[in-house]
Amino acid sequence: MSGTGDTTPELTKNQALVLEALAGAGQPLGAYALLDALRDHGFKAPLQVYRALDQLIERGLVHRLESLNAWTVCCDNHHKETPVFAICDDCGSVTEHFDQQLSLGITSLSERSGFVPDHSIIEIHGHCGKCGGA
Amino acid sequence: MSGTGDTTPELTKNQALVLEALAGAGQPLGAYALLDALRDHGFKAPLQVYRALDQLIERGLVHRLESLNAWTVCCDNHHKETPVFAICDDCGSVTEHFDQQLSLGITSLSERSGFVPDHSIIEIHGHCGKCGGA
DNA sequence: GATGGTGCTGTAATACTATAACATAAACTT
DNA sequence: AAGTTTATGTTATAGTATTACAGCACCATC
Repeated sequence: MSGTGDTTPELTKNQALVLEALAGAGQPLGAYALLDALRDHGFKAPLQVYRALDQLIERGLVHRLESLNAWTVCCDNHHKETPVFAICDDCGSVTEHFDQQLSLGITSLSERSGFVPDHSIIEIHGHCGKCGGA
Repeated sequence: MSGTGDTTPELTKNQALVLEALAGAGQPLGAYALLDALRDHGFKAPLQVYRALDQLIERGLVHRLESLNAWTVCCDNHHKETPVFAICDDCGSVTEHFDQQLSLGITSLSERSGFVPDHSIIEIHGHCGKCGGA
């Protein structure tokens, strides 16, 4: 197995379960929603979820949506670039984007103000195409 | 009173107290920190704080920092523009900025993806000039 | 093959953050 | 004065996240 310079070990059982549950949901889930979804698989305490999420985030497989207290799978092959989320306040759908103008904006603003950025949060609330401008 | 086309009524007592406490702190405060700070003024329950914060946010006098679960006074005369926060993960200092490139980036990305933005959250975590690149 | 280190897991308890529900009071309208 | 709206007070509860401690598995090395 591996052998191609793969530096990422397998996911642990709990991490795999959480990732799978998130991917299957098709929308962001809160920690306690994940816990409920995984009770059948033996999950009993919030900490099991939080610990798995911590690892998954560290690997870039999962993102946290700060304004929703929820988590979602990374849409793509774990960029290091800053993800941008468009969150529909009507239907709850969330889409992930990567945008060079925004990434450059972060870099530029940081440089100008003598700040060293580590990671950034960009979340746009509004209405998706389906839900219209209402 | 007023008479200059002023559409904003006075702040209520609780709103004024919360705003004053936030302004005096010089850094973002959580709701329960505000509650503690205002016990001398008769505050007894979290709801008193949350209600005041809701109104202050609606007027643009206060912003919520989603990634800190904290609130801070708006640095300037209540822009309608999206505020950008630089948050030092070392010393906890937070600075507020307004950046046209980032604002345009939000607009542009939204248009391209058929999304109608309402309000956006931009929070940059990292290290401030004082705390260095460490 | 025993010893100790590291990391994942389980469990219980607790801390932190935010809202619901209901009652009271003040301010303004008619 | 009666009705409406808005702010307030208070209690209870819901929702989110972490601390603390114990057990177990894996792997290294002696």
